[in-house]
Amino acid sequence: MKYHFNDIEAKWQEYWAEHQTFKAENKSDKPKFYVLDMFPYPSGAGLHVGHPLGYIASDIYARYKRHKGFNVLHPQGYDSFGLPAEQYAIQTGQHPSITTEANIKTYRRQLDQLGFSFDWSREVRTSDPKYYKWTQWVFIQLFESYYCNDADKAMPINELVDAFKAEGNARINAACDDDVEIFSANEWNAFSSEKKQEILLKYRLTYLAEAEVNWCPALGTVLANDEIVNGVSERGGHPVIRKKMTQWMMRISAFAERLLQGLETIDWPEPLKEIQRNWIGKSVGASVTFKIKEHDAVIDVFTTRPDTIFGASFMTLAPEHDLVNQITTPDQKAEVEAYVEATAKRSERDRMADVKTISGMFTGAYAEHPFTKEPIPIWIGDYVLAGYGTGAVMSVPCGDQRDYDFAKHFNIPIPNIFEGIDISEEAFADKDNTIIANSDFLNGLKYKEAVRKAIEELEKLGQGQGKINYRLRDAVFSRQRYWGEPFPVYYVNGLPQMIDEKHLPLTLPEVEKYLPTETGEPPLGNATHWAWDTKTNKVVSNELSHSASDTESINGVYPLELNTMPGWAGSSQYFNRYMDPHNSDEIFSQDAINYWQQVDLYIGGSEHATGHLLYSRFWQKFMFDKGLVPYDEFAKKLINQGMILGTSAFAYRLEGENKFLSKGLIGDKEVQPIHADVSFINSSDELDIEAFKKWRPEFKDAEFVLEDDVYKVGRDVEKMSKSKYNVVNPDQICEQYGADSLRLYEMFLGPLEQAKPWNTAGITGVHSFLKKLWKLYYDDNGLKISDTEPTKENLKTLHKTIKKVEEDIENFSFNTSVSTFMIAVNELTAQKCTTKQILEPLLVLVSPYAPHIAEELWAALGNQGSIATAPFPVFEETYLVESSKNYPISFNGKMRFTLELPLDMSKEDIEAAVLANEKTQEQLQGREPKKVIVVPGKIVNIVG
RNA sequence: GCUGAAGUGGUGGAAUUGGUAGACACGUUGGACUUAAAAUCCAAUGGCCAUUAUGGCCGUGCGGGUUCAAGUCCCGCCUUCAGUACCA
Repeated sequence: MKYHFNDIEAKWQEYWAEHQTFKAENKSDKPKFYVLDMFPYPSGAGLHVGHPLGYIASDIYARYKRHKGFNVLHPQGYDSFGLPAEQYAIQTGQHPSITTEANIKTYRRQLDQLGFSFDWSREVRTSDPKYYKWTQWVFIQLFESYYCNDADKAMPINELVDAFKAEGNARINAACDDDVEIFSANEWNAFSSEKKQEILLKYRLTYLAEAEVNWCPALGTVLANDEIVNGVSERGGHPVIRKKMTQWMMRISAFAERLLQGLETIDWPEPLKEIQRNWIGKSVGASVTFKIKEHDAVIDVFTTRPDTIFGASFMTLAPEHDLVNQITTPDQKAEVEAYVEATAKRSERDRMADVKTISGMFTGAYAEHPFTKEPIPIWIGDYVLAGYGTGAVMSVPCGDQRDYDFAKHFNIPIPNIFEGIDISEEAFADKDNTIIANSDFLNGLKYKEAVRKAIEELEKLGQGQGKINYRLRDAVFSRQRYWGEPFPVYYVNGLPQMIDEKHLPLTLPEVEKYLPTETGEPPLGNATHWAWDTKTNKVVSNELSHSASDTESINGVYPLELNTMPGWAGSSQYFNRYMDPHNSDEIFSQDAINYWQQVDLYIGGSEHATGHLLYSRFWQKFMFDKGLVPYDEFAKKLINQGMILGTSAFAYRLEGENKFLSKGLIGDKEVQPIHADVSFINSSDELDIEAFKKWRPEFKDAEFVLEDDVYKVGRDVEKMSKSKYNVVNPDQICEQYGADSLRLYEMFLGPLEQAKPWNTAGITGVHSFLKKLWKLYYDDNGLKISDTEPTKENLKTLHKTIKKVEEDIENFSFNTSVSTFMIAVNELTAQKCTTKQILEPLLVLVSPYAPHIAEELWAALGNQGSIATAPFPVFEETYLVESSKNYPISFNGKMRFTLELPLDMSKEDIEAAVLANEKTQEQLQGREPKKVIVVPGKIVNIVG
């Protein structure tokens, strides 16, 4: 019988679906294990062979854990809100839900054909109102909370209100906006309701703020910091400018320290933790207040080097700093304004690209040094960033290279405060190897003591204190898009009100156009029915309220929020929702969360380090503070799978001519490489010229210069992408070799965490392994399994395979166990093994990797039901224990010959046996050895 | 610049605590079976020198060191990839 993989795979996929083989129950006598993949965004292009790598790895692990007797939760779903479906809607007018639905169908078909053991009964989609009901719900919970720094956790906002009533806010230690005014209890109680709401908004964990945001004109929306790469948008690469807008924000900065500390408690890859640490960007130092001469205003700065305060010879403000206008003297005004304007015009990208040019302007104003009371000139300069710290620095040119360069450029004095250090060429930034000088009370102190002393003295003056600063900024949570979660928010007199939980979900309205309105409002501004009736608690026609810009209402009908939530909203709690996905009363039941607790293994790409993976940790900590989840980290272990790269092919066109040269003929001629679709290339890198011409009609008359009668292309490894024409479709691979071959090959390609190029040619190796495996069970006459007793060799092969495969899976080195299988099958074939006692457990070992063939042979051996529930074979050491071993005998570290010796001999006996051996004597030629080193079971080395 | 990871045949990659480097696979070459091809099977395959041989020498980015023994440990470099970038 032949190995008909297509039939076998279709048959078992159907069987699993029909029997719900992988459905997980929320209770079990078995221990639980939760294996999670990062759910995909269902794009129109479908899957390529690079996408399922992580899913295959997690599937192997999930199947392995089932064999090991665990109750495994292995769900899958779709992150189905997103830009591409919306862009398509803008172009075609088709509703994004239709596009999304179609794409999901394709994804599901492609995932199913790979034989994953997902529990599809728990599928979630972020764009499903039944799902985003709970995204909206979490948003409301965040709105109803503030962060208490004393308790170091999120607390109900009502408790804050009670505190305000009782004692005002002077002694409240909570995360809040910078511009909160101090008020007493009496003042609070006298405030109008609006005023109270405005104040509370400055404390809530999600809040509205007029903030400088990253506006992307081409996409018509704002972007979060992590959605900008090299100053352009991550999606599409469009320019991004700074703009002030009123936006929903997430007060993630309140959680900065816990997000940092939490990294120590989770088993995530070190590089990824490092990225998050950098992103959070903790620095310890001091805030210092400088008075401004002849002004009431003061400048607050943050510095990590308060010990160098006597070296401060000027101050620098970011050009965008609020004080610039106030303090600039009349005779400097024109120049300062020109400079500010010039800086504002430069895009983020220009500013980043050009960090060497030093520019700045003197404001004419002077600050006063807190200790010496000397005047310090105040400059503005674009090397100071508005977005970090306070947007102002005390410049210490002798201790900071940027300050040094600025001072040199503008001829500002550079006082030296380091004992015995030469600063004539560059600043001295090494804080550990110096003693402070010329610094009054800091003289003679080392870095650490000087910092402490400086802060102490600043505190005495009331002009500073120790401070920890974080780079992590609050996250913008509004997007000016259609295809996202609507905010459950309406506005009364311009102040946001939450829709009551029991009226969720607030579903997306229908709109005619998916573009912004003519007045520049987000796409939801096009909806005719987008107002909230507070009497009926229903969405009603806009006509019943005033226009969206009006804040008054008629008859209790108010305008609804026009922004939608960003992509990461829906992905920040999905892992918990899988535990109880159909619950319509709660986000998840306490029974479900207490049973599954947290993700035991999460597999996905490291590109989400500062996005999804950070935001999810933030939401989880919030949910933990609310008492809704038992752990404040959602994933115990995380693995980043490496990308599978494509191998692009290039045809070379002679510059300016319609003529292509085969790769070997280029020499030093000027050629332009043009991507050729990899499907036109055979395994010898030869191009199918006719197919190429048909595909690119502009070259249909081109001349192709051949070498050895063929046109050879050049190859290069790049990211697998449609635009590079190097995409390999898993559908084709499955059809030609089967899903089991694809699964094995993706694992065989190399270590899971490493990036590696795809090369379809290599798949024949694993495919022929599967055929050999099949032949172990079947020959031309049918099944050839017997009940004979296994031989010693049979048992040895089986048990060393069990040991290796078990170790490999536990260590996630799936690539080496594929080799182990190949060796085992070759050995068993050579041993002519037909014993059921060997071949049956072998199938369980193979089953996580190649589940279809394992099921088929398992059934052929007469087993009922799925192999998925069979126990993993138990490794027994006794079958591997040998009585003798070929010892390598080396002389002076150089291998000479091997000698078979019993393994249970003592060191002394081995030494005596080796020395008595005639080959040894031959080597020694009568000389006495200086030393004999014996490592039992390993090696014998004779030093002469 | 800073941080992190990694350098092993033509290629992807194996090598417990230092203990016979190159497992396994691709590719290549030769052979068998075929009218032929595909498929399958067998053999060879790190380099150099030998071939009367079960032979010799060199080999894990480079230069040193420790050790009877180093891909693995130590010191100093080089290169590549990834992340990050005026963070005060």
